[in-house]
Amino acid sequence: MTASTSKKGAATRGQILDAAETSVLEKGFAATSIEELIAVVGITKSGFFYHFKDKGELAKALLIRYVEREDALFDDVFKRADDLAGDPLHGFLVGLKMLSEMMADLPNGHPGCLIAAYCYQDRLFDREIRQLNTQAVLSWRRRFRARLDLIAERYALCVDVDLDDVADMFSVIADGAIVLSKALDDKTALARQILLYREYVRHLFTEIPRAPAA
Amino acid sequence: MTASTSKKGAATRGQILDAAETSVLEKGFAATSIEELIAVVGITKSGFFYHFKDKGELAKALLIRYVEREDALFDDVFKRADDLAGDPLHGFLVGLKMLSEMMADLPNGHPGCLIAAYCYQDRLFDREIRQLNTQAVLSWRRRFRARLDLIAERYALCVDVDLDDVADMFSVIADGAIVLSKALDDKTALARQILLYREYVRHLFTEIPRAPAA
DNA sequence: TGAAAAACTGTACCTACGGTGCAGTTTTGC
DNA sequence: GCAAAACTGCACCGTAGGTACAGTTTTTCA
Repeated sequence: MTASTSKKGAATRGQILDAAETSVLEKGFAATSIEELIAVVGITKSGFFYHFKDKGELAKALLIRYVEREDALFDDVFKRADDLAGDPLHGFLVGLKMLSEMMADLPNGHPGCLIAAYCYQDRLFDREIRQLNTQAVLSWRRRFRARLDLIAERYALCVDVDLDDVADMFSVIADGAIVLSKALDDKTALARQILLYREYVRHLFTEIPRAPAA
Repeated sequence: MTASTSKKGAATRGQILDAAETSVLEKGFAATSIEELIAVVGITKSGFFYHFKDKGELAKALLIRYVEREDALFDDVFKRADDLAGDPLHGFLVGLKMLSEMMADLPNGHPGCLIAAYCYQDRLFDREIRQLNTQAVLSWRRRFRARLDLIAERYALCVDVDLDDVADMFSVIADGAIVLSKALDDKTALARQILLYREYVRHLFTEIPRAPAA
């Protein structure tokens, strides 16, 4: 799409996106003024419209970048966790622990989830952006569901639950805990809630272990 | 404050708040224009400013009304649940089931949580509104914590968890599931996630029931 | 190194909206 | 029927998104 071909162009575009993401998560999309963004980045209005044909293009680029980064983060964390574990359940639990620690280490707390922000302003966006939002959440469901299925091959579920719901629950906990941490101004809430989810997953699968794994 | 003394005044004020709440949950506060609200209600701009001295007063009134209604809902549901149950754990589980069913019965799904919406736009609001937000979340923590303490008098916790975290987890699940249901356009997600929380609470307390009180 | 492409700047202008102020009018409750 | 409450009407300001387009500087690459 609007692929900046030069290094400088890409850098400026990135700066605009950085400023926009911060502002959108603090004030919402509508209150994020282009004038404010160009002041932060140090360009003119014309410069902004060179990179994004309108505010909608900015919103779309913001979301795409956000989802790509989150996906890369999950890929990285669970790959590292599996290298440490071997067993799918153990690997998942280690990955959740790592995520929790990463969230605890954010000096200013989690800046917010763009998906959640967009959901609460979805009438501002066109169908394409809303579909991107939906697809992102579905891709996380599939990611976690695949992992839960792997676990379920070796461990019996001790409660009758829908694994899609358990997979979704990670997104639910993450988004909800971000709201909690913002409302209470408590940077530790997200990390702790992820650990509760971790405990829940452990409980679901460890009650009746089928195979003799440590 | 801006207490409407006549019935008509209170009705108009309520209509403004209704329209504003719908719009804020769909588009965000900044994108909710006063012009749009007065068009829906059928008054003039002067009429609006008779009821609210500025947009900030509207935001505050909106939040206060929302929190009062949620509190009243929780009071009602858990009172009815306790009348059916007797035991604090059983009462809590019945109440969660009732909440889940109420959420499942909303024809258009849950319209959204104003607390969460405000969190994602908190730079738009003054300190007073942000404090109201914080206090609302804390009051729900206290409400659920008190219930969990009651339960813990009769049942042993089978996992070492902080009961404040478990109390917060309800708000977390609710807010997160509302985001999920909006993102997926799935009206049933909230009800199902509340049931997962219910299962988790049951698991926390039913593993090692204690015979007499300590 | 030089020309083309990319990355901007500057200016001018339009519309919508939040917000203010205030004088005048209708409606409601007692 | 009278005072207070609940509005209407109008005029005006500043900010912001957005459009259009011509001109200028910087970067890339052959």
